[in-house]
Amino acid sequence: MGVIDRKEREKVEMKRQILNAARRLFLEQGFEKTSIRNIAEEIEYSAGTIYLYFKDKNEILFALHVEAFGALMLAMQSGIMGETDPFARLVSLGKHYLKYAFENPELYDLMFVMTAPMETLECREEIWCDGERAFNTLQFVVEDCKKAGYFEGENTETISIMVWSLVHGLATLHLRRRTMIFPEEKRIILLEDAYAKFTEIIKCYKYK
Amino acid sequence: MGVIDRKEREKVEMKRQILNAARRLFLEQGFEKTSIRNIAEEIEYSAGTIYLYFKDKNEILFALHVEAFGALMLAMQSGIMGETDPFARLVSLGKHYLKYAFENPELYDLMFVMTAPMETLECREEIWCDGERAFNTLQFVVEDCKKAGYFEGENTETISIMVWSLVHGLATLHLRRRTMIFPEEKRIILLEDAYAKFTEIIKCYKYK
DNA sequence: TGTTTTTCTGAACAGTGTTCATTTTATTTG
DNA sequence: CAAATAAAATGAACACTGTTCAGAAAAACA
Repeated sequence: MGVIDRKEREKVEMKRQILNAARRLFLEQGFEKTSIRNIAEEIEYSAGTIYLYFKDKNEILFALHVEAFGALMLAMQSGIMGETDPFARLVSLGKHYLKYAFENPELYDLMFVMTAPMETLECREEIWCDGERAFNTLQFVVEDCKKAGYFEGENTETISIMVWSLVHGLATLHLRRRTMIFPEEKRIILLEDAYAKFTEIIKCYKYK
Repeated sequence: MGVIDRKEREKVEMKRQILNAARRLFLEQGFEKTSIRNIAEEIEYSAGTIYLYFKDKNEILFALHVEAFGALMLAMQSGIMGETDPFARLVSLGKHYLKYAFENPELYDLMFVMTAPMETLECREEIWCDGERAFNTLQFVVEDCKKAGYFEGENTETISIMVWSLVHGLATLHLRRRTMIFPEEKRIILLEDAYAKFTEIIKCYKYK
């Protein structure tokens, strides 16, 4: 019976269409201002139909969040591959992470700030494996730094959380408009300076 | 005419009542799940009445955000006053900031993550002076550290942004549930360890 | 007291996420 | 091919949301 196979393909195709419309609208007008009815209208179906393919709105957001992690992982990989020295890799990793955050503010928000995707995970009683994978990438790079003599005797997890928190802090202060205490044209520069100084400081720490 | 004086007092009193009810409900059931009608019901007025005292919902959130900054400033002051050594002051300042964030998650969110208060500022074309004051407090402490030989030759603003971003990153990763990749009972400890390691690292930097 | 001003209400508007009986479309069976 | 069954899509309805505003109620003034 090729029919159920085709039906399966059609189901997947429809999900794709919904997600594409959702992504388009979200990036155009933000998450707040995009409703299920908007998405339905975009693909020329009724609002109720969406619920035949996604349990609720959070599940759509979750699917987009997974998608966005794919792009971030690529950005991080290219950050690592661009350098050979372990510490230079760590610096580059953070730079690419920040670049992704600033170039994709809505998606970064979805991945690391909004609670919607986490709520989907919690009610499914699942693990946030996308976040885990990204964090493990960081941990591997920190581990390599240790092998090269940096962070001697330090706990990899602790150092990794420290680095993650710093770049996440820089990103979210800006994305959630808290850098408005600085002149507009200097904001990004100040954040980049802070990151540069941070990496410089933790690099020197190897000499205790 | 004592009447307009009394009317003025009554207006202020009513605003207080609205804010008290709003704060109570927000802390009880979160910002998302608290509506204008809920607040009105709590103080036994109709929903329309709220709009005679506040322009919109954002303005209520903004008022609470200002209030919350009062408490944070007190916490930060007590962090500074508890120590005499400049660097110990910086460490203690960050600790008290984190303590405030973890003990008042909803309020911290309102102050540093939610966009609502910033939207009020933007449409009033005002400056975020609460944020500025808090940041200046940090800058003063960093400046004192410099006078004591730490961060030699470094830019005060850059160092301050770095410190702020780190503690803000630690706070928000946790408050927005991104620490769920770690075992529940270890989360706070991991964050505190990361902060402790960070302060240790930046302390040693004075020896270049 | 009657008139004016202020305060408050409650209905209405346009929107939200979500559900579900009903209709439309597609597939399988006789 | 026609009838019976199964799947998919609809659109009205529900219970909300923030916000506005004409009209009713209360307070102040003359």
